[in-house]
Amino acid sequence: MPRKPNYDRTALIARARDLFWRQGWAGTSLKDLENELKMKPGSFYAAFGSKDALYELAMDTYAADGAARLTTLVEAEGALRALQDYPKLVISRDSAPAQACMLAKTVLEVKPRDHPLAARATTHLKTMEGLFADVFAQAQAKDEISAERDPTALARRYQSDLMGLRVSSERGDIDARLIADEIAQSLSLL
Amino acid sequence: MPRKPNYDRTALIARARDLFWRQGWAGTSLKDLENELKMKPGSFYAAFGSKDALYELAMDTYAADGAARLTTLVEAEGALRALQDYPKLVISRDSAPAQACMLAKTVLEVKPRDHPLAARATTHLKTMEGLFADVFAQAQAKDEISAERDPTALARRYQSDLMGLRVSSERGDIDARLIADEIAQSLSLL
DNA sequence: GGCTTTCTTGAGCGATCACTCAAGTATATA
DNA sequence: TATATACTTGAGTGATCGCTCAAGAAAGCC
Repeated sequence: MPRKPNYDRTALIARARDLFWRQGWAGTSLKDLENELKMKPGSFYAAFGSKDALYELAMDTYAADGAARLTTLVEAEGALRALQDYPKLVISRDSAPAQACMLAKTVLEVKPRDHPLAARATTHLKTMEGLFADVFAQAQAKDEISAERDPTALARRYQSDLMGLRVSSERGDIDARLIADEIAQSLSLL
Repeated sequence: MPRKPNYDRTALIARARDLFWRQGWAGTSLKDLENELKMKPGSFYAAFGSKDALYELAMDTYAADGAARLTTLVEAEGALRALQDYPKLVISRDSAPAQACMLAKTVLEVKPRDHPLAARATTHLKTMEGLFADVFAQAQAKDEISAERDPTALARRYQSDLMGLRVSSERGDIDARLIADEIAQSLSLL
């Protein structure tokens, strides 16, 4: 009996994600979203409830995509090789709305206000850290990396370096690929 | 003939710097600044011209302080040791308004809008990178680090890792000092 | 004490913020 | 085709944004 919405919800969330990713939370106004999603305020609030609710959806898809990309890479070229290539891959997608990590940007912008979105971003980062640790453990199982090292510690440092790389890449005044190479090279010495 | 202002301009800029550092550019409203600096709008604009102008002053003192802190450390304990201790030092000041670097936060928040403050933040980062390179060169001169490496490349990677460390520290769900240790340890292997 | 010059005050400007809601429109069922 | 049930529209809400400016208060010079 009802009437179906004439939009693709998943596609809208992806568009919103790119906008939020680029411009940040406060930097993206409802007017921006209305323009980007071609929705009037009424439809917007009927569909998503609030700006924050949509941001959360956007961040969730961002995190899921990142994890999927890493997993694919591991399956394609193995654990160590994937860890070495992932940094360069991440800063080389020039179609990306931003070089820096959306989760990191969210934490930095929104944590001082004790906004719930900061906690959710942190959770996603923790999940990703766990994934990195798994891949390090895989590399150790194949003797590509010394078994002496704690995979969790390796993952923590790796994720930290990755975030630094991506912020550096955002600067635009340096060639971040050189840093990505250094990170990859460091992994060979473990 | 005139009347002197009854405030300490330098102290006001420092207070504003801490507020901006913590809350970001968009996250700090004029009402926030009026409360923090105990100034009415009229005085504020007479003294600083605009919110952006004050942000610029705040960022300049932030950058100068950071450079001074590194220089002091190098004089106190030598080049390599200073580079090793600086990361831990930077994330251990719990009186600091934020763990993350104000320059990095500024770039991330404001670059997508092509705001002039982003360019200035980048310039400060470049200056700091140069300072790091000098210290690496000093360490090489004392044979603490292999002379084969390019000090500029070392500085770039070091600064990138530092920014990652400081974002990680901002998360609050991990012990960033462990990452700082790892960074310090990596420098011993150069 | 006058006079000049600057600083301080605070009401209020237009613009924009996230968001609401009543009215209109389209679609699936009966 | 009639009715019920969404979805869409867009004017408009109060709050807050960065900022202005006229009026008043204080301090240095004569």
